[in-house]
Amino acid sequence: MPAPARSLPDPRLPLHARLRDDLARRLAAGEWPPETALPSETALAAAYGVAVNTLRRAFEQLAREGLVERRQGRGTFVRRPALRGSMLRFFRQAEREGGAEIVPESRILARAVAPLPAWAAHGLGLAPGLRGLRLDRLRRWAGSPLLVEEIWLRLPDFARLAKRSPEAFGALLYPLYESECGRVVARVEDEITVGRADAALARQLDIAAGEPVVEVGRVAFTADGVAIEARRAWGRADRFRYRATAT
Amino acid sequence: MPAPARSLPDPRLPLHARLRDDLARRLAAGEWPPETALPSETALAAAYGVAVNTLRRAFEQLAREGLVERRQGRGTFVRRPALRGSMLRFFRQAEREGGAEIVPESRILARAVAPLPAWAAHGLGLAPGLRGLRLDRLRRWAGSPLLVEEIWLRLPDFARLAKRSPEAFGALLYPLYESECGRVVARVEDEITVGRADAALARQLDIAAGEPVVEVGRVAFTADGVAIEARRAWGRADRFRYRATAT
DNA sequence: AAGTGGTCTAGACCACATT
DNA sequence: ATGTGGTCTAGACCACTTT
Repeated sequence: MPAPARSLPDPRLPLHARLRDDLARRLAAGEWPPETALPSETALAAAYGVAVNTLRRAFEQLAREGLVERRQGRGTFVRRPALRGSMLRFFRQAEREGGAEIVPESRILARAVAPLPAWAAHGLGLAPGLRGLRLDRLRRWAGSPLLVEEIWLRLPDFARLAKRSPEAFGALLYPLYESECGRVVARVEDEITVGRADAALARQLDIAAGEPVVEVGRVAFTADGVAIEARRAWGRADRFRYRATAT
Repeated sequence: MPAPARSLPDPRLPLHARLRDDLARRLAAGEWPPETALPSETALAAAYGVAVNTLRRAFEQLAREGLVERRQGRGTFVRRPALRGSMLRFFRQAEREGGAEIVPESRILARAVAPLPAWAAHGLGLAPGLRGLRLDRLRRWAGSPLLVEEIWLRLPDFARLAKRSPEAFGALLYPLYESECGRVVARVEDEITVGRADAALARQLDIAAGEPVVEVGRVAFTADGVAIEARRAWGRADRFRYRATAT
């Protein structure tokens, strides 16, 4: 077997796993734009100097992970890793209407660089007392408040967001993380509990104090497992709905 | 290739898919007890008259689905399809303590054969007005009420449960479905919402009327996609906690 | 030493999509 | 007609486990 055309990590791993890792790296580096076809199996296998079936195993793994999509007779295509982890999936109003995804309006209420609270430091895996970027956000739906969020971001990764005009944040944060700071959220972990609104939260959500609210605690990770965002979100409990399937 | 040793379904499917289906059928039929090793790759491949690699694809699929577990150097073992869909996964008190799973005590409060309510008929995919078996159940944890459940089962599948002594139901229903009625729950779909306790529910849960409660609506399916159970469960909202991961 | 699953190769043929 | 991915085969060698 001729020497591989590219350096591959950890030679103890099976060849197909190393191929998968290297292809994932090249995909993450943007070597092939989304929705375009990768080189064919035979071409890539020849470039790496491996058997076609070995490269196929790597492709199959990437397809299972959702990074690429295989289409018989056409090619293997890059998939944009559409995260199905929107905070809105927990609330009825945020669902499709007539097929299109509806995104509520967002407003940044406050922004500050400040010491991380204990829960955020813990979520980010940082020492308490280190500084982070705090965003307070209100999301509305058809004019009425839907979600209040307190978001803490790792610094200095997100330093550019500390300077950007709060009006120019747009409705969605994760695309902004990617375009402004080069950080792509690949996985989120959410923990849902039910509580009651105190006076301040009730005022923001336009409900009576003491009404039940759903709290979602979140930590968001990049593909290499680094926690970049810790978040707490509160929404009206009567708007909450979540569907779970277990096997 | 010699004729397969066993009849395989739908010849249009790829061979490895037909092998997977046939092996899944034999597993479901209990041909090999759980925790025992299946015949080796080479033996099974020879019995089916296919190449080892083709049989491997079927095994890999079954392993991904959790029906079998492959152990290098030892064999391929039957896994009991441990459903990770307990209603208790939504409530904190139901978690492990010192490593062991703790199951709350259960009591059947009422049982009746009666016309299905609309929501249960819809969940079971049956015409409203057909009769089902209703179970009302209370689950307690450390002496205090945790969950109230209204369960509707398809008839005549579960007719034997209409005669069994309510004291002899035990703490878990799904194993009973299997042992008494031959129905194995393979998948559940849950929908979680938040409401408030009316007087009757509050009394059963030992909380004040108007306190927030979490309602879980469930439909349970067998491996072949037949809905056999529709359920509504109510628990104290302050005991609710659910962790979700999205990618 | 023998048996198991895991990896890798090489090649034939098929199904699908585009030119 | 050509190129793509999908299936299937046959066999070599490796790593792990048990005897």
